[in-house]
Amino acid sequence: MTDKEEMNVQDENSIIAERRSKLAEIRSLGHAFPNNFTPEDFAKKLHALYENDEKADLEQKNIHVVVAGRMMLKRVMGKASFATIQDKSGRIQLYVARDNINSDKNPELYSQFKKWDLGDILGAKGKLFKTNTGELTIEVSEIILLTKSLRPLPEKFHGLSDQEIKYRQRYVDLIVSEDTRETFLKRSKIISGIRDFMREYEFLEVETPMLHPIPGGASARPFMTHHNALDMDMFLRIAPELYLKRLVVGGFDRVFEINRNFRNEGLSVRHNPEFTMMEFYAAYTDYQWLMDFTEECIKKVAIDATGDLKVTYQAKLIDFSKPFDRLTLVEAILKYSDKYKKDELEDLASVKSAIKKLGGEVVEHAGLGASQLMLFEMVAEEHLWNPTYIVDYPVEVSPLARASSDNKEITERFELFIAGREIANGFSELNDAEDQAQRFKAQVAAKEAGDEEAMYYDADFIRALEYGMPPTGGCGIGIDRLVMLVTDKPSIRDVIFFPHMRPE
RNA sequence: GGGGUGUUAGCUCAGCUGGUAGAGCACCGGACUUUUAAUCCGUUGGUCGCGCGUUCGAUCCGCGCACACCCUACCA
Repeated sequence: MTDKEEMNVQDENSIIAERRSKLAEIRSLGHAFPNNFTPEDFAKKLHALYENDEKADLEQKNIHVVVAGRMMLKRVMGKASFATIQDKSGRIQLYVARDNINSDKNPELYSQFKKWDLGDILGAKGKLFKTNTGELTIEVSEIILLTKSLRPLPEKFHGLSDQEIKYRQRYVDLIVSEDTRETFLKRSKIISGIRDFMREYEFLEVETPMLHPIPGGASARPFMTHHNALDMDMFLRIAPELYLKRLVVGGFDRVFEINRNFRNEGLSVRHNPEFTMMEFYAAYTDYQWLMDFTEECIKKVAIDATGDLKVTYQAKLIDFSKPFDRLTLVEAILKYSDKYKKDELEDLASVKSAIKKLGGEVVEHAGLGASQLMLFEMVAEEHLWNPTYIVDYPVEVSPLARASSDNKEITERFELFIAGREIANGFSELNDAEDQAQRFKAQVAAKEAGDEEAMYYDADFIRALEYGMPPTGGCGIGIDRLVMLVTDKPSIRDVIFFPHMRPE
């Protein structure tokens, strides 16, 4: 017996045993899993069309419908019953009376129906009517059990509250939680909205490799795998950046990709080992253009998901309606902490001592920029609640970004923060092949010095740049985190169907 | 990786400063042809996450382990 079979056996209980024996009886009567029933009507639409009709009017209209769905509620009252079924769109009530469904062909149908369980999937045909209390209901004339459910559903009123089961058995969560269904419908709507938006701006949707011979495009630890036929190690991609830029070299001026990245790092409410990112590149633009564009895109997402630019996240308001703030690292530090003077923040030794005072670990070889960044993360980042762009990232932590024309120590780079977390990262791309080669060499040196997240030297990417990449702006947006914000979810696991979990 | 909290019936939850457990829903049997988490009557269901220890006795105390959630670290 395999582990899985063993798990199933341990899982068995009297309720499942009871249902298995019901299924056995159904099998003995003929086809237990018929597949020749097709619904023509759906709960939500029926409610929309007929909810407001008076009882008598509805009766006169004589509307016959065909529905199918999972039985969520059942009230048997002797020779007649009410049942509520749930289809993809919502719920609708059935009125099932013995004398309406039993026939010469099957005089036992109603007594069979009485044995059907919550969770069973059934199909029904009948006429719409209003009950005495005014609920739109189908007076069933034909009913059929399409799929026997062997496992009992969670409690019909409280639903599923065990987070672990919600994540591990998302199918159950989706059956019983309207809120979960709503969240994932919104996620889907957001992503197709983003696609529409990108197409409007003439971006081409592309797909680049998920298996990389050299991991690149971000500072992160990769997952490793092996290609047998080629007998070579490969890496699940940590970012699509270097491939997308190759496409810009090739002449596709505007490209975007919405797909998974994989990073072999810790899990948290904001981190899943595989997460969805949109990266996009636009030739002949720079980081200023990207900030305007990204802002517009994110405002559209807020509208698509909530219908509003003022969004409540974890009981606090996020205001997308105003132009997003733009601050340099130093400005952000000064804004959120009154402990420092501007001059101090321009001095390496005093920035490092400020970090030490806050209990941070000072990195020996870190320059002014990297140290400012560290201080920023310690005192300012979590306070960036409303959308805020932070600009002027140091060259030493931005190996793929174009250096500022005015100051060689900083890059034309921004990160967007909302609700204290990083949502997007973009920059004017470094298109000087010789500079890029130097930066890769510096990364390789850092890797040899023990920085596991430093980048590899990608010779083919340098070769591509040597053919010439036009001046280009590029940006990545963390889709899962964005979805969290506009669906008001505290954990990334709430917006990923099957979040990574330890095996049971 | 470090810290905190949790794990009791299929589900939602009580309970016990140590004497081997209860409710509601679901299930099973019965009554009921307009119910609304239907109602009413009667049942069934648990090695109280796993292991070790302390104890006459552990669901409860201690230690370890597993898994989850939160915080923290790395990062998006």
